[in-house]
Parts: sequence; structure tokens; C-alpha cells
Amino acid sequence: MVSIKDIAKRAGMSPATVSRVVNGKKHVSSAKRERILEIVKETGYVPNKAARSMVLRRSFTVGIVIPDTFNMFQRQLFSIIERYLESFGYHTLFFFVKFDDQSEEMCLARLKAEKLDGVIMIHEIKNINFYNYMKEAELPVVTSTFHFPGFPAVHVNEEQASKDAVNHLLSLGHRRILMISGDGFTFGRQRAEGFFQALAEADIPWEENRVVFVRHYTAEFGMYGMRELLLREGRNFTALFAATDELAIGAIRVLNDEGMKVPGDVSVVGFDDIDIAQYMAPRLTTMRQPLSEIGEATALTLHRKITGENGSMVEQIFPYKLIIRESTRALAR
Amino acid sequence: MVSIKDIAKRAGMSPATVSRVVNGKKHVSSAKRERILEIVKETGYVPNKAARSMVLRRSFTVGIVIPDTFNMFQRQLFSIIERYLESFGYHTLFFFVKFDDQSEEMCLARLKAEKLDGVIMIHEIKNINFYNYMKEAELPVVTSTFHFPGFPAVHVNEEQASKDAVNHLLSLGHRRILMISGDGFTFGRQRAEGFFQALAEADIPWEENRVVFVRHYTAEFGMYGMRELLLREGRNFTALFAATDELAIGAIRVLNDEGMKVPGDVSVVGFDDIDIAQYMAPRLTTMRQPLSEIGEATALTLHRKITGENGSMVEQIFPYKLIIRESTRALAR
DNA sequence: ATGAAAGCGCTAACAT
DNA sequence: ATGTTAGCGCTTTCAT
Repeated sequence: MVSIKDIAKRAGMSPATVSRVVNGKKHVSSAKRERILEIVKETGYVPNKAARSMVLRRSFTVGIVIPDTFNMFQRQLFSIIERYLESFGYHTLFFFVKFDDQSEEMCLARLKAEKLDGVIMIHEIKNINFYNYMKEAELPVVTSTFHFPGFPAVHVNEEQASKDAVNHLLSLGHRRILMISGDGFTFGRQRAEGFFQALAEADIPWEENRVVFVRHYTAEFGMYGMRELLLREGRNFTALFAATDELAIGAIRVLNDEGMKVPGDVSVVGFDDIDIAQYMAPRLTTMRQPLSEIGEATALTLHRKITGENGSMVEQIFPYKLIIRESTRALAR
Repeated sequence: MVSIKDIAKRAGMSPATVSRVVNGKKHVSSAKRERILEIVKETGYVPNKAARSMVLRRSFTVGIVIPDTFNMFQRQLFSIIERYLESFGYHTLFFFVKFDDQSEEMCLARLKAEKLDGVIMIHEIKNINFYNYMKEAELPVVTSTFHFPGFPAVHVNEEQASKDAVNHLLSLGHRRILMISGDGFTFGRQRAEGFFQALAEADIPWEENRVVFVRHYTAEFGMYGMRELLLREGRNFTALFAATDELAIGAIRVLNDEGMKVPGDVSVVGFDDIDIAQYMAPRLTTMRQPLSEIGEATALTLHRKITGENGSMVEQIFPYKLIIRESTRALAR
């Protein structure tokens, strides 16, 4: 492997000069600069990252903590974040964490081992030590799509968004509305909370059984959830609110298999507006999270924290938008 | 940040001893070992990765080169690979590369800067320097889902698989069959090749216009492709073969919008068997790639190359399987 | 079994 | 403008 010394030797100069050139510093004669650049190009020299990061005591990389089973919304989100981060000059290191204590522990250990410039959390870690460490180490952090007290956050008002989604169903005349959500993360509970609130405000008597909580927010679990609901309620409902689009997709599959038409017999609204929502048959009505804005704000906020400008601890709440497509319809009367 | 010296000082021992303990080496009295472990736990010490990787001259991480617009098949694939890699003790660094020269150049520079133990390519880089570098640097590499001469590869016989997919359509009585593929990567051309071969073997006269090549293998481009095909051929066809499931999803969307029923009017077969294929309405008939097997073999092959056991340069071809669901049907006559 | 010391590749402070 | 030097945190000889 060609090192800075090799370049220095070939150029008949010192490593310091080479370093200055490579890092675009001043105080180098343009003759030497050119010569060095030439040799760098010839040899394909690239500075060893480990060495740089050791002396600089930073890694120029930010970590993204994300569930190992990340869904499509999260997939789209982290792509956007990654792109912005790159434009700010950071590399990205992913920490895929499973939904168990051991995995979180491992993630924390790795986090310590890397001298990260900052971390973005798209996944709500349960282990409190995690947050404590980041606080103590004064590691710049921003939480995206959820909020943990004491850290800057970028997200949507989940409860209000859910309420509005349910209100859409209500405005269509639906009264027997069911919901599939998850209890794994705060957003699942918040979305369920919004659901209950909307019903309460419409004077629909509270029934715990209207919402089923499943373990993951995937299409597969959407099927499980829908089957459970069918068991509980029979066909005595005309609308369904799913806490994610993927849950909705699984639920619609079951509904179809049971011979219940969407939106003919049941109106369905999802949440997130993932890419395929618009291709489904029927096209899915869903509560859109402003993906690009959230991604941009997340990356930018972290960058600001790292560079020290505007270190204020802020919670950024973004507007959501109901996208009405074909999976919802006014209740026939 | 707590370093090895801090631990040594607190324990009243030398950094060398601490290093030995932390790395589980022999030749340390169990008294000292225990004491050190205790302090490590107390302080939450984790060795600095940059420093380790500098002296060891390796990073314990393998790079995964993947398109920045990775599709769902690739998403599922890299998750599996990542999991295996982790079980072998590697960290994973992702290189998201765009479909342009500049991005590939940047990727190569980063590749050089990291002292990677190996790299897995899920993306077919065009720049030949890329492969040259890996050869020269003697970097262990395995290409997954495609084959580049001179490197071990794990993949499926694309051409044969496509032929079989088309044969399924043929066996159902279809003769006017169209295809949407892409020309971006080898697999797209191979799948188109298989398509043409199957038709040729069924004595269907060759017509270049039967296949449209789009830029990306996404649902969005599936729509573009289908519209183009409709323009070219009108409704004069009864079946469609899409080079990926996502392409199929977009195409079906357009077909539906045009009032053409799947599979009533048009039978559709996709490729990959991504997760949602089974949830679509109709459930998608598709050519399944053995995701888990490919992922496992990829990770294992790289691990073997790195550790030197079985360094033989092999091409591993895995069996595919046609999954017949609801989007294909015998031609009514 | 343990410690002292060298060195991995780089940058920055300090000379010159 | 340029070179010399020290040192980042770690592992690994080489002594003892």
C-alpha cells in the first residue's frame, strides 16, 4: 500500500508537505504542489483513513442507528439522509440493531469503538445507557421520526396525524372503524392514541378491542392483525386504519381473501406513503410523512450540532398530509 | 475518552497486559486478568478501532458495494449478507454508488482509504479500474448476483431462468409475449436474451420490438416501459415478462389503468420474488432467486477468501424456482 | 507472566 | 515555504 512517505520520497520532499498538498492547505509553492499532485495521481494514493482519524481524533463519519428489519419508509428515509450527509462531507456507518437487549448492547459497544462525529437515530433504542453514553460523551445526536427527551428530534405529530387520518374515515360516514398498530415503538402507541381520540371526539363509545397490536409493522404482521380482528369482530366494520402502509397491504390481502372488497366493503387508510402505495390495486389512501424534508432536516441539524453552529436543542415538527387515493370511499347508506 | 493507558494506570499494570486481556491472549495471571476485566466493565472501555486497525493493518470490516437506488431484492439480500458477516466477526461498510462515473470514482477512492478486509459487490461497477485495483491490491472480493471474469461469483443462471419463465407463459398457450427489461446491467441483458431464446425455440419469429429496455428496474420505470409497449403494440399481446418484480408492479398498474385485466387479459410474470409479490392483487407469478442461499454463500465465500482457506476462484450457480401464483393464466381460446 | 519500547500512517506545532 | 518532530491508541516484539 502506498503511503504518504512513499509519495514524499518520490517527490524528494517531506511528508508534511505532501500532507499539506493533499489536504489543500496553504504555504506550499505551486511548483511542489503540482509535482506532488502528479505523483498522487500516478500512484493512486489515498490517505489511510484510520491514521487520519486517529491523529485528528475524529472519523468524519456519522452513524445511523436503524432497525435491522427497516421498513420501506425507513429505507427511503435513510437514503435521503445518507445523500445529504455525503454532501456535507461525512461518511456513513450503519448500525442495524435488532429488537433485543443483546443487540442494543453490541451496538453501544461499536458506537464507542468508532470515533463518530455524530449519530442519527431512526430507531428507538430501549436501553437507557445508550442515551446516557451519548450525553456523557457529548456526542452530537439527532433522533429522526421519534423524540427522546434531551435530544434534538425531527418528526411529525403522530397523534394529530392519526387523528386526521381517522377523521377522514369519519367524514366518509364510517363509524365501525378498526385499527392495526404495533406496541414496539412510541409511534405505534401514539398512532393508536390518535385513533382513540378521534373516535372519542366523534362520540363513538370506547372499545379497547377495536385496535390490535402486532409485533412488527410489516405486511406479514398486517395479515396476522387482520385475522385477529376478523376473529374478534366478524365482519361488523366498514373501515380500517393501519399504522403503516405495509400493515395495510397485509390487511388488504386478508380482506380480499375473505371476499371483502376494498374499498367496496371496507375502506382502508395507511400511514407513511411508501413508494408502492401508489401502485397497489386499489391505490392506497395514506397519511404521508414528508420524507425529503425530514431527511434533509435530520442531516442538517446533525451537521449544525457537529460544527457547533446553532447547537440549540430543538424539536422540529413537520406537517403531514393525507393522500386520498382509491382505498377509501364514502359509506353507502 | 477512556484509553488503554487509563485502564493500565488504574490497574497499576502496563498497557501491554491490558491489551492481552482485552484480546483474550494467554500469558496473563488470572488475578490480573480479573482485575482488568473489572475495570474495563466499570469504565465501559472499548478499544479505539482506528488505532487497532492501524497497527493490525486491517479493519475487520468488509465493504458492500450496492446501487444507491437498491431495490427490494437487493435490500433483502444485503440484510442477509450483513447478518452472516456479523456472525463471522466483520463489520460492514456500505458503498452506495450511483449509476455514473463520478460516483464510481469516489467509491474507488473510499475503498482505497479504508483498509478493508474484503468487499462484496452487489452492484456491477462499469469502471474497469475498479476491478484492476482490487486485483492488484489482492483484496478478497466476491460478486453477488452477477459475475465479473476473474472474481468468485454467486448467482443464478439468468438466461436459463428467464427462458423457463417465458416457457411457463408459452406452456399456457401465450404467443404474443412482450418484455420489459433494462440495459443498465448484465442481468437485464441476460434476462432479455433468455426471453428471445425461449421465443426462438418455440418458433415464434423474432421481433426486436417485443422488448423495451428502461433505465431503472423500478415500478416507476415499469410504468414507462408498459406505456411504451402499449404505444408500439397496441393491445395485441396476451402476456408480459418483466425483468424484475418491481417492473411488473408498475406495468400491472398501467395495464389496470388501461382497463386490461391481469390475468384475465394479460398474464404477467416477474422476477426475484420480492416480499410484497405475494401480497399484490393478483399475487404475482415470479421467478424466485434463492435469496438466503445466495446471501449465505456470498458471505461464506468471502470469509473463506479472507482467511485463506479455499482461495479457489469459483463461480457458484444456484437453482432458481418459478413460483406460480395468480398473475398468469392459460390463454382462453 | 509482565513491562518497555517501537512503530503503524498521518497531521500539527514548532523550527528554520 | 519547508522540514523535523512528537504523538494519536493500540499491538507486538523483545527483554526480563
